[in-house]
Amino acid sequence: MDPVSILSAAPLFDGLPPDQLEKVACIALPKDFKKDALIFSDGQDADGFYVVAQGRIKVFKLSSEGKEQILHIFGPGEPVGEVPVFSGGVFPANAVPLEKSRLLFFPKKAFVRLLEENTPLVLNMLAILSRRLRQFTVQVENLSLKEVPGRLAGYLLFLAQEQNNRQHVELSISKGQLASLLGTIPETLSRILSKMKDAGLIGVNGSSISLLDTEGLEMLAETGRL
Amino acid sequence: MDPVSILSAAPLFDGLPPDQLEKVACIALPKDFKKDALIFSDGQDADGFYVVAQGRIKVFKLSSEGKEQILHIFGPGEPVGEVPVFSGGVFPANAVPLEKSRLLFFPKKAFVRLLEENTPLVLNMLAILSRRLRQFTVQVENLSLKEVPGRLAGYLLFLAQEQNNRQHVELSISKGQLASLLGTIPETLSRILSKMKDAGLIGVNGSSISLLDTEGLEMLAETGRL
DNA sequence: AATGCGCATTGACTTAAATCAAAATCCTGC
DNA sequence: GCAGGATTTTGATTTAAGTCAATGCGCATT
Repeated sequence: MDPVSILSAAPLFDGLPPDQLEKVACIALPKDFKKDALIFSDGQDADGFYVVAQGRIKVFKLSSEGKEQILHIFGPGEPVGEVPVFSGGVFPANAVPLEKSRLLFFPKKAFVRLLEENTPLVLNMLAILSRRLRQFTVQVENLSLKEVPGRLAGYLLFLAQEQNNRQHVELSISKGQLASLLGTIPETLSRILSKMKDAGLIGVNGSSISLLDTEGLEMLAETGRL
Repeated sequence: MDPVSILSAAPLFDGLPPDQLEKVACIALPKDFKKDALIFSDGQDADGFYVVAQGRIKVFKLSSEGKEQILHIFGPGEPVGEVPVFSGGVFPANAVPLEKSRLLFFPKKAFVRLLEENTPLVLNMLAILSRRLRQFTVQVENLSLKEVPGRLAGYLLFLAQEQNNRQHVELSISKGQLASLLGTIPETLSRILSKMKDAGLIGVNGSSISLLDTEGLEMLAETGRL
C-alpha cells in the first residue's frame, strides 16, 4: 500500500487537497517494527511522531513494580506519540506493537513547518487531540468511579458498537491485555467473566463473547449494579 | 482588570500581536459565577468555551452514586471546556467554581473563525491540549498504578514545586476536595495524613503542611514504599 | 500424536480502601 | 462570645480486588 493512500485514509489528513497530501507524504518515513519491539518509551526525547500504517500499537504506562496500564490501542490511520511535538518534548508513555506493524514517522520540525502553512491540517490535529482528551475523561471516570464489572460491561458494549453486532463480540486482544486496559489483572478479569456468565449476562467461549442481556450490561456499565 | 490584560497573560493568547489580541477581546463575553454555580455539565451541548479571568474552576465527573472525581482545577488564564469546540460538541465533564469567579466566554463559531486565520493562536491551542493529555496520562497512572499514599506524596511534592518551597506547602483546597482530586474519600485521606505524620514524613496543621522528609516522600511517590 | 510453553483459570488468603456511624474540631455569622 | 453547620477525624466493619500458588487448557511445533 502506498503512503499517499494510507495518509488519505487517516483522520489527521482528512480533507487535504492532493498537493498537500503529497507534501505530507514527502516527509514521512516508513518504519517497521516487530511484535513487542519498543517504539518509544516514557520520558524519552521525541524528535517526531508516528502514524500507524499497518498493525496495532499499544500505548501504556508501567508502575515501579512492573504492572502495566494500557492508555490506548491505536490502529491504521491513527497518530501515535504526537503530544511531545506540541509540548514537553518527551514521550508521555511507552509504545509497542501488539503485532508486526508498519508506522510512518514524521520528523517534528518538518511536520511543524507543514502545520504552520496548512490550516485544515491543524484543525484536524486539534480535533484528534480533543477526542483523546474526551477518551481520557472516560478512562479516569472508569478507573475512579466504577468497579471492574462495570468497566468490563462498558467495554463489551463499546466493542459491540464498534463491531456492529448487538449479540456478539470478538475480543481482538488477549485477556491479559484486556485486564491491563481495564486497569486490573488477569485473575480478577477471569473471575468477573465467570460471574457475568453465571449471572446470564454473557456467554464466553475463548475470545468470542455473546451478549445475552444487553439491558443488564448497560445497567451494570452505568450504575455498577443489576 | 480589563479583558485585554487578562488575555495577554493567558498561555492561549501568548505571543499574539496587540491587534490580534484586540480581535480576541472583541468576541469575549465576561460572565460571573457564584461559588458552586453550575458552569456546564457533562453531556451538555457546548456553543463555546471559557477562559478563567478570576477565581478557580473545578472540572469533575460524577458517579451514579454521586461520588465525585476531580479532573482539573483551573485558575486565571486557563481555558475551560474547550474540547467540544473541536470534537464531539458536548462537554465531557462538569464545571463549577470553587469560589466566586469571573470567566470569559468565547462563542464557538467566532472563535473558530479567529483560529482559522491565526496560526500562533492555533499552535498555542495545540500546546495546551497536549499538556492536558500529558496530565491525563499521569492521572491515569496515579489512579491505576499507585495507592493513595503514593498519590498524596506526589501531590505534596507537586505543590512544593508550584509554591517554590521545599519545606512547606499550603493546601489551597479543602481536604474533602483534595480527596476527590486524588480519587479517594475524606476518611481515607485523613487516615493517610495521620500515618504519614506518624512516619515522620510530614507535619500537619490544618491546611498547612510541612515536608519533613522530602527524600522519603519522593520514594513514596514513585515506588509506593519507604 | 506427543511435547512443551504461554495463557487462562481456580482456590486460599491478604490487603487497601470504602462504608457506616459517631465524635471532635473548625469556622462563620450573629 | 457563642451557636450551629460544615468539615475533619476516629473507630469498627465490610468489601473489592490484589497476591501467591497451583492447575488446566489451547495451541503451535516438531
